[in-house]
Amino acid sequence: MTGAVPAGDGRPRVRFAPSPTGYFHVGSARTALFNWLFARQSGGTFILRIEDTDVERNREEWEAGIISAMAWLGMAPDEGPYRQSDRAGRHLEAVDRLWAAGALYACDCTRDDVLARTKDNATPGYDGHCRERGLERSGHALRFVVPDEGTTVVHDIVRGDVTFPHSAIEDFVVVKSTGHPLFVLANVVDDVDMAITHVVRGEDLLPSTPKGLLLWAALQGPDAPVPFFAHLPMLVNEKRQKLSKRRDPVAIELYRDEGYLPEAMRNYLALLGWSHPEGREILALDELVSAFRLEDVNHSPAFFDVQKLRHVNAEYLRALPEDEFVTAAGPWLAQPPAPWGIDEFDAAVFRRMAPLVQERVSVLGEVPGMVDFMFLDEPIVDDRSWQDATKDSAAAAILNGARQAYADCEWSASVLHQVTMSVVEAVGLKLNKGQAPIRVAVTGRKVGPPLFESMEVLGREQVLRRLDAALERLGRAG
RNA sequence: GCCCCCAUCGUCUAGCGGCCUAGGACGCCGCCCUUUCAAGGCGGUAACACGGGUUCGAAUCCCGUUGGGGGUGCCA
Repeated sequence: MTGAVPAGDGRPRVRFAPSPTGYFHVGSARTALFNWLFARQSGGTFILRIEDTDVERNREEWEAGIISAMAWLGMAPDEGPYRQSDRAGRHLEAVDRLWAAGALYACDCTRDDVLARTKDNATPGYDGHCRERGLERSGHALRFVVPDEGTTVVHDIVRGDVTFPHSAIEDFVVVKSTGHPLFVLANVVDDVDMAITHVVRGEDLLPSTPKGLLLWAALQGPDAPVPFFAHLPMLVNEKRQKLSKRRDPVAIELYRDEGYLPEAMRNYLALLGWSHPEGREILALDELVSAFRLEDVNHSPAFFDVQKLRHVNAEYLRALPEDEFVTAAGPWLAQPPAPWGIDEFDAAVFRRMAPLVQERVSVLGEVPGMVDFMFLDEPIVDDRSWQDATKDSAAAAILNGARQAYADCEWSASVLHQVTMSVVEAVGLKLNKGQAPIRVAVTGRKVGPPLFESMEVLGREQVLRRLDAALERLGRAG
């Protein structure tokens, strides 16, 4: 990293510049995070700039979504949000200057015109047809005059120098025929005005970077300092294609609603394209901030692996103090999504079960399914579990034995454990297998929190009723 | 088509010329622990795309090939 003299006080200024055209994307979140991490570790400024110049596609709700998702992830901007649409005046001033300097020309070619003329050309793209036609500015698209010869080099922190031959860059459109400036121009003007020192963004923007640099030079002079660039590898799906808002589950909101913790999401995102020098993966925020290096970012695309995200989330969930776990689970215990009635839920009961649940869930959305039998009058009996647990001919004997033994034994997990052991051994089974009918009778499922602890919390009366119900069901079936 | 980027286990990655019979993590598979499931412990599975160079020595450097991806809008 040489030659860069950050503007102003020498502190880096970075920006995250999303366009509000959909849900907040995990790829955008990763880009925002790397910008944010870099700003935090360098004492820099993290700016949010909403690039809403495409009036057709952007919507205000998406903008609000970006801001709330960033807040959820703990990456509130130091400056902004600025709106690109508020800066139209500055963009137009830039157009005036470029026009006056002869850097632009008007063009009235349609896409089809251009295609028809250039379909046999070796180098595709616009052919410069209108360069010398002297069309008037108003009412026409404005194109930038790209030199025919030479190259533009992008100095990239993660990729090194990338050279683009001018011959491969067409005279690109900078202003629509409606007079509205396009992204490539607005983006550069804003970066100049906001004194951005480091442009950290997705690799998909790398091919348009030389255009930005050409504009930068035309606007600021050929020797003006330009920002550093850092183009981050794409996030891809299982088919190794750039994540798509249409096809792939990429909305941060989606993960939030499934019960991923923002800390876990942030931690996982940081691991996509970057890794800790010691190979550690579960990293606290301050560790992330101090260890992160833009120059250590990978070159190759990374698959967004929900399996691994789940694992990271489970680690964070288990590491939570019990109180915080209970608090975090709160939204998932309300109705909806929980299946029980509002007056059936007992916070004190959940609190007793919480430690047992905490080490068994990977996302908070799994919490209701772990404890629903505690709050429902009748457990939701899973058919598959029922079949498996009752196919052994000893099932009836076990349920009967348990029914009798539980009727008057001391009601504690340890005694229930002992008593159940005796019942099961009486029919010649080990506890691990013999407890299955009881578990399904009481909880409705084969898997769940530890049985005896659950029964202790549930209470004798409920457990006996459920055993009776199971016995009856068994009788009907047999 | 043209331009650009990329290439280590299925996945995320370590590796930046000798410490590599390639390390870690997720997943998967065993075993242990065990009241189911988890958690935990132990073990296992599995990769340097290919071909040329350079070098005493290459996963690491160079070239090519192949493969993948991105861009190529009066979208951002």
